[in-house]
Amino acid sequence: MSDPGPEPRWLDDEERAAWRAMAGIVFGLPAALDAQLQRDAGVTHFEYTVMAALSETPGRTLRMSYLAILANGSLSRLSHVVKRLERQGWVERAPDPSDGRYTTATLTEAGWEKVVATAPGHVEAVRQLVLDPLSKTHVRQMREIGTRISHGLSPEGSCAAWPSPTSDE
Amino acid sequence: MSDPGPEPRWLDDEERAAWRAMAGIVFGLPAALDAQLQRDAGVTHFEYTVMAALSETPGRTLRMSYLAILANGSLSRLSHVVKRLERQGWVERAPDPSDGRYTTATLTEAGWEKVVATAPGHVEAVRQLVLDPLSKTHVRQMREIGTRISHGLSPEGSCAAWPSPTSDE
DNA sequence: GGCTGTGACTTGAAGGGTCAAGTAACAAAA
DNA sequence: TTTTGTTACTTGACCCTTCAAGTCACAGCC
Repeated sequence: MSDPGPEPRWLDDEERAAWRAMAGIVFGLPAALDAQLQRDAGVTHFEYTVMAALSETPGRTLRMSYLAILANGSLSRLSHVVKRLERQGWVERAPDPSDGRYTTATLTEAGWEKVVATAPGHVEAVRQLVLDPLSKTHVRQMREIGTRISHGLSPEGSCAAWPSPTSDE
Repeated sequence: MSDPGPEPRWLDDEERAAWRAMAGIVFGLPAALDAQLQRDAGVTHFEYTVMAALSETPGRTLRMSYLAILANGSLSRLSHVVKRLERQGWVERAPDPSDGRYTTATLTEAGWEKVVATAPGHVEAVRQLVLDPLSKTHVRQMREIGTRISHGLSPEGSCAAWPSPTSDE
């Protein structure tokens, strides 16, 4: 296909074992979390993330473009998803009064209730799948490791997103 | 939607920060790895995993059902994917002589060359995205953390399987 | 005011994944 | 030997995501 190039830096035993373990998470966890949300709430993880982001915003309203960043998805994907959420009556769209190019998405009362009803199960799943198997020390280490790797994935850090008191570092 | 239930065990600051960091990986890394393989080799990560698994087997042949476990996917998914790989001339299927219910998948010479040409770039991507940002200590910790979480995901461990540079070790 | 360029979405088609049936091969009972 | 059941795989329909246009709103220049 292409040239052989310089001798690749193969992984040693320790590295391969570590990557294999991480890969188990990376390719298995999304499916597990989606499964719980689908089963208990009939919602995808991305849909939940979108609604959760709105629910944590004062006024429960955000511009589509910013919401896309928060939810870590493309604008196109968000557009399709919000259309579905709108059909369910959980979200409403409206042009931004201050600039008609923007569209704002607002969580409806029904949407708020959906989030409130869904959140506990989701948090419980995160706890059982991710946190419970780890000691406090592990949790600290995971945070450090996760932060380092995430930084490399999206230079500005996918951290900008994520609603929460970012008290870190 | 449902009953309030017992008070959920919400995440504290440390836990939320750790989960947020991990989520960055879990929802970002697959896309990044797929992107590299798609761009440089026109192949999905799952397709690569399937071919890599075959390439590491003596005889480059495996039964579909075992291959599905190795590649961490459903039999249905594997069936669709192998059909595509067969169309490309990288894999061939044949009924197992010893039991007609089984189907065996065999990596062709062209498939072998595809793996050999693709592996270095993939390993390099894993290195850059996952290993390089970490110290040796972090790598050890990641292995431990990954192992613990993976165990909870699929009891028997998704460990059995794994792609890695064809030739070495 | 009309033109042009850019930004912010929206849309439709194409491709991959999952789920639910369906098929085919074997094994064991009748 | 036929029937029944199980295992292993395949297929088709539907859903979701991506990609490549297309649309609409505004801002700046003439």
